[in-house]
Amino acid sequence: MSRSNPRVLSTLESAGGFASAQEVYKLMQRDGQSIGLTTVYRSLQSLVNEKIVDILRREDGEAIYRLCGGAHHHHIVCKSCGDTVEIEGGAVEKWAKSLAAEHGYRDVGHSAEIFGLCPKC
Amino acid sequence: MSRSNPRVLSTLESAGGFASAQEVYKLMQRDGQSIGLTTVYRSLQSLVNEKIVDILRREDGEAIYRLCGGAHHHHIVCKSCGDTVEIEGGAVEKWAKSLAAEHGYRDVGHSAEIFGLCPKC
DNA sequence: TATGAAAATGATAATCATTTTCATATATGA
DNA sequence: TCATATATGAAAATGATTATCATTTTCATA
Repeated sequence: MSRSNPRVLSTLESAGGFASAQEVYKLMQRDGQSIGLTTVYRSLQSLVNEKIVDILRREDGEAIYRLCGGAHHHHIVCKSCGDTVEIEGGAVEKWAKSLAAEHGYRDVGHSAEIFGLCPKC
Repeated sequence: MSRSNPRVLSTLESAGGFASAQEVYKLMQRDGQSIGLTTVYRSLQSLVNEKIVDILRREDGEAIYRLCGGAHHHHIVCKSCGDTVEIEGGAVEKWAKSLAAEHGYRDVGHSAEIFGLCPKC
């Protein structure tokens, strides 16, 4: 298998822990770092496998990779400018857990994102 | 603008109210109906604008169109066999709405899915 | 130090959903 | 009938993602 390129992770971090593969690639280029697009994709995929980042989808279907640092949390993402607010998900955690139990599901995870237009847009 | 081709809607219906544009297109072809892929996309988009169907994403990013008859709902998906349970999301709706308002976001939507292992797996 | 296997890299091409373009057909209405 | 708007769809364009494959790097060991 392939291990993830550490510069990809640190770029994702400096991007606020929230970016698409294409964005990470462009950021690294702009930064003078030499890297191939392929490697960016592969590294991000590895990070997903290692559960260091998770993957979700923008409205247009583009994959965005999110650094899932310490506590589990969620986001409100602006559809227009991409601005992101981290939020706590206490209510959602309980919701997911209880519903999963009710239907006999084990080993449960969940995703929950809110999309909208931020105050500036 | 363009109005939606009624055969597209009825195909989506007969597909169980849940299909991608490509699938609708193939279904219509198989059915002997002559239609262009462009028209399928356009019609589905119109139906989305008219809020007769809504759009969500498969894991691979492909758009799937859902005939939104009754209420907005969510899913519990089995990581192993893909089995899906439809669930109500009352708690999540409130959560999303109140948090979005708190941060000044407008025109808000959300996604929320639960993943786990179903009783059989 | 030399060697070679395994992993990593990245340019390029392939894939696939979706959108755009543009020319044609069809309906509508004066 | 003529004129104008709308619908249609083939074909090309776009853009993200993945597959190929030759090359380079890493690293343990002879």
